[in-house]
Amino acid sequence: MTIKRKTKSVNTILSIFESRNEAQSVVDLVDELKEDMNKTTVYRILERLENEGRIHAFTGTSGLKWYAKCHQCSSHHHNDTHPHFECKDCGKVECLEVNITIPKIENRHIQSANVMLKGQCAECMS
Amino acid sequence: MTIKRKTKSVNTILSIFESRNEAQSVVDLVDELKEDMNKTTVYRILERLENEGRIHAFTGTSGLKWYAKCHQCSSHHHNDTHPHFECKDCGKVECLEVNITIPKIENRHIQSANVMLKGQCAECMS
DNA sequence: TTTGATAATGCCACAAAGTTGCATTAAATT
DNA sequence: AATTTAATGCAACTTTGTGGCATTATCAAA
Repeated sequence: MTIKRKTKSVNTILSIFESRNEAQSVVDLVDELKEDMNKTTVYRILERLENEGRIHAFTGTSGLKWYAKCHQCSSHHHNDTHPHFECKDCGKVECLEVNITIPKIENRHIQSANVMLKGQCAECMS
Repeated sequence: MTIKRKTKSVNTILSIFESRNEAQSVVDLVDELKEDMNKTTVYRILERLENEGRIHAFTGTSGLKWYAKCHQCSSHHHNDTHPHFECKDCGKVECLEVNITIPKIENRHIQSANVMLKGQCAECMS
């Protein structure tokens, strides 16, 4: 369930998340790595990295699965309450280091929140 | 793109949204209506009802497509900023008539927000 | 350094969600 | 009743994601 052996494929994927700040969609990763490793391998490595708390997963606006590097996460505590931002022009998706305050809702016990924000990033505004 | 003819299938789907307050996942609708109409028809009717502003779509936590009746929406203005709530025990999904205040983010222009809350509903808490 | 246990991968087949093209059916209009 | 064309059914397909099983490669122990 976690990573026990540092294989070439694991290192390749890890270095992608080290070298980029943006979130990565699984679909794009599979396509980018199709010369290097099998689609199934990509899915499985991402799953194990998530279990270790190295990256975290979320669902994009169109229902696709995305992963991003955890900055404040460990295997014990996943800080998945921060919002994610998608630029509608360039398609870039990022984690926002902002606290969203979830309002108390009558008659319901809220345990987690998934916040996807959509708009324009700095580069696409100018 | 919009509904021009009130067919039996359209009326069936409309009456489902009239008679229930919960959101409906497309997968469940297709299954529930499989004796009455084709899967493709379900998808197309939902799309047209959304274009008319009768219902609105959103993506659930697991990436599936959901629809719910619009209470404050029209074809001109879709009030899709309200959060959606999913009960982790009974699976029910509902619109929350609550205003989420999206914080101003430096260097980004936020245009819309997709908020999925997960927890326990009143019935499952007791 | 070689050997052995098993984690990790590749491959293939499959599943589930959603889409497209086209022939047919059935609303609504005349 | 005839005509127009929106809507549906059907089948084939695409995309995203999963599972089984044989093979490969990592790491530890001899």
